[in-house]
Amino acid sequence: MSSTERLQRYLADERGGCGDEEVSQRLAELEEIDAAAGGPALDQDVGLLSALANETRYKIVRILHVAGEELCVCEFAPLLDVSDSAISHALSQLTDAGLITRRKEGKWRKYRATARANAVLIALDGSRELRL
Amino acid sequence: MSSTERLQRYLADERGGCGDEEVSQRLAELEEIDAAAGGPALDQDVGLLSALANETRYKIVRILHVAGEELCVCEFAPLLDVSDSAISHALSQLTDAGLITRRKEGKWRKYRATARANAVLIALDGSRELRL
DNA sequence: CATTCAATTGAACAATTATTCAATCATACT
DNA sequence: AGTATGATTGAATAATTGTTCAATTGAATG
Repeated sequence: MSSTERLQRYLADERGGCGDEEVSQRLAELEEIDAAAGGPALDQDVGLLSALANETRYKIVRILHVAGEELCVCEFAPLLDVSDSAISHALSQLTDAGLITRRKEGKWRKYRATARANAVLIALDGSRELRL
Repeated sequence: MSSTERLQRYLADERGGCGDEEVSQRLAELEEIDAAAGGPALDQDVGLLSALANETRYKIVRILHVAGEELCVCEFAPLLDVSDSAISHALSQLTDAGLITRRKEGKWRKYRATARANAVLIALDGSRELRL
C-alpha cells in the first residue's frame, strides 16, 4: 500500500469527494508546504538546536545571556559542575553553532552570547506559560 | 588550585584591585547570575530543545507550523523519509515536549503545532541573518 | 465477529554524544 | 630559558539516542 493511497482514502473519508483531481491538488499543496518547511536553513537550525540541547551548554548560554556582557571562562566555570575540559568542548560547539563568540585577552578567554542566542532564549522565556 | 583562586587572580589581573571584598562581591554577583540562569524551567527547556534537535522531528514541527492548521499523519508522512514507526515515535516525543498536540478523528490522528513551537520557530526565522 | 487499516508500542541494534584523562598550546612571569 | 597558569585538543569510554522490525491497539467495515 503506497502512501498516496492512504492519503486518497483519507480525503475520501474526510471530504466525501474522492476524485483524482482532489487528491492531486492536496498533494500539490503538501509539496508546497514541504518545500517551505525544508529550506537550506534546516540543517543549520538543527545544528543550533543540537548545541543548545544539553544541560551544560544550555546553562552556559543562559549564564552569558543573563550576564548581558562578556564573561571570562574563569568566572562561569565555577557555576558548572563538569571539568574544565568539558566546558571547553562545550564552548567550542556553541561557537560553531553561532550561539556565542570568543575574544582573547592576555591568557584569559572571554565569551559572549550572540544576538541569535538571545533571540532564542527570549522566545523560550516568552512562551513558557502558553498552554496551547 | 581552587576555582575561586583562579577568579581571584583574574580580578587582580583585570582590575588591579585584589582585595578579598572585591572577590567576594564578584562571587556574589556570579551566584546571582547563576540563580537567574538555572531556574526550574531549565530542564523543561532542555527537553524541548532536545525534542527539536533532530531532523525528522524538526521537520515535522516545521511542516505543521507552515501548514498553519492540523494535519493528519497520513498527510505529512509521505514528506518524511523514515518509517511510520519512526514518525510515531517522533510524534510522541514532540507531544511530551509540548511542541505539538494530538486529536483523534475516527481512525485518523491529527497533529497541530503549539503556540510554544510557533514562538521558537519564529525566533529562529527572525534571527537567522543576524551576524552577532 | 472477522478483517482491514491507521497508528502506536516495545525490543533490539547501530550510531551518535557527553564526559573525563592526559597531553598540548599560548601567554605571562622570574 | 624555565616555570606556572588558563584554556584547548584528542583519544577513549560510558551513556544516550534514532531507527527499524515485529507485534499490538483501536476504529471502521463487510
